[in-house]
Amino acid sequence: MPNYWLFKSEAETWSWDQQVARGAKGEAWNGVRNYQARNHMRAMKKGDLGFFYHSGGERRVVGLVRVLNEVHPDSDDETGTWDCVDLIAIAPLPQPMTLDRIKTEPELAEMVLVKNSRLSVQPVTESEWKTVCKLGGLDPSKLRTP
DNA sequence: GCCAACGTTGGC
DNA sequence: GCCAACGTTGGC
Repeated sequence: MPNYWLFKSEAETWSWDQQVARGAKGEAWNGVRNYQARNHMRAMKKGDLGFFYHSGGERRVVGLVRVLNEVHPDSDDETGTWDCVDLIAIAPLPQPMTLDRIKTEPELAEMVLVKNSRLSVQPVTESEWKTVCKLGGLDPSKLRTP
């Protein structure tokens, strides 16, 4: 059983399209400089699944990612404080779930995205995962995970 | 562009 | 160890 997460990025900084373009090589989720977010990444296991969320102008979940490599030092950090995981894009959400839509769904009222919008790497519960997938037009049981 | 929420820093 | 000041994030 994977655990579920949500990764936030401004499209101008690192977009879903760029993540997709990395293909099977994946990409390091570097640049996180927040302890809570870092600790969530430390808890991740290979094969865990996550939402890719565009913050800023778009404010919507645009796709699904998988943890390709577990936590390792952030190569951009010389202090040895910050870590990252490597992510691979696995599928777009057919109907991107906007923050507005998420906020209207009672089932999703407790999402960290709603409760603590500033946290850039967040845990997602299994029921939240399934709900967002389904409302986004994707059957979560059809996802193949290695 | 503004501002609320949150996290971090540093003086005491 | 407390808390005021400051910086950053992100929704609006």
